[in-house]
Amino acid sequence: MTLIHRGRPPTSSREILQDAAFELFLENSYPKTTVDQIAQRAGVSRATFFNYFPTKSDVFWVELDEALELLAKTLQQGSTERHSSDGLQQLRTSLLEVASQMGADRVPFALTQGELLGSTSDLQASALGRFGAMATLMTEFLESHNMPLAAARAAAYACLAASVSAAREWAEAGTSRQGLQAYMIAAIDPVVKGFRATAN
Amino acid sequence: MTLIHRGRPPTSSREILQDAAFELFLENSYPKTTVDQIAQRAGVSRATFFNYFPTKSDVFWVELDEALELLAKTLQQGSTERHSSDGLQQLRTSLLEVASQMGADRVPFALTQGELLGSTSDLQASALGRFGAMATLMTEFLESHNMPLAAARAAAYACLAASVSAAREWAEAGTSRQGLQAYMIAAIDPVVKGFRATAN
DNA sequence: ACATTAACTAGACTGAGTATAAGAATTCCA
DNA sequence: TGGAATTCTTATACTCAGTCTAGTTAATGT
Repeated sequence: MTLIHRGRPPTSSREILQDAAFELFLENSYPKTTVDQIAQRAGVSRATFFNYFPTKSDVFWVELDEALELLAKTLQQGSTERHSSDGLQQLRTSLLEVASQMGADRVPFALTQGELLGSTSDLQASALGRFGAMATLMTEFLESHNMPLAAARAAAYACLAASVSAAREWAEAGTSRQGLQAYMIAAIDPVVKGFRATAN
Repeated sequence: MTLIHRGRPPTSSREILQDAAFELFLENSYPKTTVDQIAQRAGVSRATFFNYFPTKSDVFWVELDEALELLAKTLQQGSTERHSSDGLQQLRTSLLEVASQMGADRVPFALTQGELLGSTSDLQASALGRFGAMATLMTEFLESHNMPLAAARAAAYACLAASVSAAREWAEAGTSRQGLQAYMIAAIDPVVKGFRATAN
C-alpha cells in the first residue's frame, strides 16, 4: 500500500495539526483560536497548516468528512449489489450503517459545539457546503432509484434534517447515551414512512 | 409617522449603497467587488457602509430578507385569524402568498447568481443563516399547530428545500417565465401530500 | 452661544486566505 | 560521489473583511 518515498519526507502530519487544533479549540473555543496558534503548538509554520488544510474550518469538520466519505462509499456499494429495490429503504440502511460506526463514547468534536454554528460565520459556510454535498449525494441516489427529481430532493432534505436532529440529540444526551443508531432510527423512520405513502 | 430630526440628518442611504453594490456585482461579480469600491461609488466612506450593513453579504440578500419578513408576518397573521386548522395547509398558503408578490419580471438579484453559492464562502455562511431562520420559523409554526417536533422539523426542511428548488427553476426559466407561484405549487404540493399521509 | 444627538470619517488593527520564491531533506541515477 | 528531480517546509508580503476608537460635522432645541 505504502509507496516508496520521493523527495523530502513529511516532518509534520495532519494528525499533529488536528490534535493541536482540538486542544486549542477546547481551551479557548474555535473562534478565539488562530491559525498561528495551531501551527505554533504543532511546531510548524503557518504556511504548513495551509498545506494540510485549505481553511481553518476544515480541521473542525474532519470527523464529519470521514463519515460523509463512508456514506458515499456505502451508498455506492449498496447500489451495485441489490439494484432497483426501494431507494428510500436502501438510503435508510446506509445511513444507519454509517451511524453504527459511532459508538456511545467517541462523540465527534463538532457535535459538541452546536452553539457555534449559530454564531460563527466561517463554520456556517463550511457546514452548508458539507450539508449541500450530502443532500446532492442523497438526491442523486434516490433519483437513480427511479424517484422523480422533485420528490427525491424533498425526501433527501427531509432525511438530512432528520439525521442532523438525531446527531444533535445524541450529542446532547450526555452520560446515559446509547449508540447513534437508536436516535437515527427514531428520526428517520417517520420520514421514510411519509414519503413511501406518496410514492404509490 | 416621520419623527422630527435629532442630530445630523443622513446624507447617504441604504438605497444608494444597494444600487452601487448591485451595479458593481453585475460589472465585476460579487467576489471581485470590494467594500471599498461599493463605498467609493456610493460617494461615502468605507465606515459608512458598515453603518448600514453589518457585512458585505447582507447587501446581497436584501430582497430575500424582505421576503422572509413578509413570510413571518403572514404566518403570524394566519395564526391568529383561523387557528387550529391544518398547519401544513396554512404554511402552504402563506408561502404561496409571499410568492405571489414576485411577478414574472422582477427576479431578485441573488437568484440570478446561483453558481456563486457553490463557490463563495461568505455567501454560503449568510445563506445558511437565512435558511436556518426560515426553517426554525416554519418548524415553530408547525409545532404550534399540534405537529410533533420531529415531524415538524422534517416537514419544514422538506418545504424549505422545495421552495428553494422552485425559486431556482423560476429564475432559470428565462423569458417564458410565469409567476413564481406556479413553480411553488408544483414543488410544494407533493411534500404536503406526503406529510399529510403521515399525520394520521 | 451652547449642549445634545446622530451621521459620518480617518486610521489603525486583527486575522484568514493567497502567492511567490527560496531553502531543506530525501531518492534516483550517472 | 555528485548532481538532478521531487516534495515538504518556511519566510515574507500582500489583499480584503470586519472591529474599534477617537474625532468631525451638521442638524435641533434651549
